[in-house]
Amino acid sequence: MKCTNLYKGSLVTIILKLLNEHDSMYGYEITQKVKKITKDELQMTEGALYPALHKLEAHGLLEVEVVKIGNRVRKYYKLTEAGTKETVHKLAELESYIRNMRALVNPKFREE
Amino acid sequence: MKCTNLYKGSLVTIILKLLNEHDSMYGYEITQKVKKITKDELQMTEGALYPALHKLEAHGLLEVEVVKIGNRVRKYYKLTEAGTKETVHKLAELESYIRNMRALVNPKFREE
DNA sequence: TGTTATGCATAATTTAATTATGTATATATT
DNA sequence: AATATATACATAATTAAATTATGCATAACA
Repeated sequence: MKCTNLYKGSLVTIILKLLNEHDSMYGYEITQKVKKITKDELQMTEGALYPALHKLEAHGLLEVEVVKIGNRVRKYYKLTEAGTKETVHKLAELESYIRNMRALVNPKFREE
Repeated sequence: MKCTNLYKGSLVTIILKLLNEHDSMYGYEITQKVKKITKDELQMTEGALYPALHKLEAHGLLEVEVVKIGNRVRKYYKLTEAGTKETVHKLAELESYIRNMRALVNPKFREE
C-alpha cells in the first residue's frame, strides 16, 4: 500500500471484502479495483498483496483456481466458508475501529 | 495498542489530536483518556506510547515540561506550532482513510 | 522496436507495535 | 503492618506487516 500509515493493518480486510463482493478475483484485478474505487488514492503494492493472498490461502480462508489465459496464468481466489466468516469479523472490527477513532478525534461523537 | 491490526499507524494521530484538544497532557493521562473514550476497547500500551512521545518531541512536534508531583515526576507534553500543523494534516489523512475504507467495504459509498 | 500494461513472485529492509522487563512512588486493602 | 493495585516513567528484544527493489514473462500498443 502506497499511502499513509493508517492503511497498515487494513490490507486483509480489503481483500476479504472485495472477494466477498465479487465471488472470485485474481491478484492484479484486486489492485486495479482498489485503485479505481479510491480514485488512485490507494495503491496496493504487489509486494504486500501476493504474500497476503498466499497467507490467507495457507490459513484456509481462500481457495485458489489457476486459469490459463492464452499463454499467461491467472490465479483466481475465492472465499472459503471460513473466509466468509472471517470477512464478517473483519468488517465488524473495521466499524468498531472507525467508531472509536471518530470518538477520539471528535468530541461530538463521544457518548457518556 | 492492544487491539486489532487496524490501529497500527493510528497512534500518532490519536496522541496529536488529544494534545490538540487538551493543551497539555502527560503520558499516563493519555492512556487513561483513550481507555475512557473508547470504553476500554482501545488500550494503549506504554511500550508504544513512550517511544512515540519521545520521537514526536525529537522531531519538534511536541515540547515537554517536567513537573514534580510530590516525589514523583510527570512529563507534560504540548504541541509546538509544527505539531499543530501536523495535527491538521493527520486528521485530514484520517478522514481520507475512513472515506476510502467506507467506499471499499460498502458499494453504497462509492461515487462514480 | 520500444514502451506500457498485465500478471505472477520473492528477498531484503524498514518500521511500528507487542511483549516483557525494570524502577519507583502513592494509595487502597486485608 | 503487609500486600496489592494504581500511578508514572523507561527501554530492550522480538514480531509482523508493509515497503522497496528486484525478477520473470506475455500481451498490447505506438
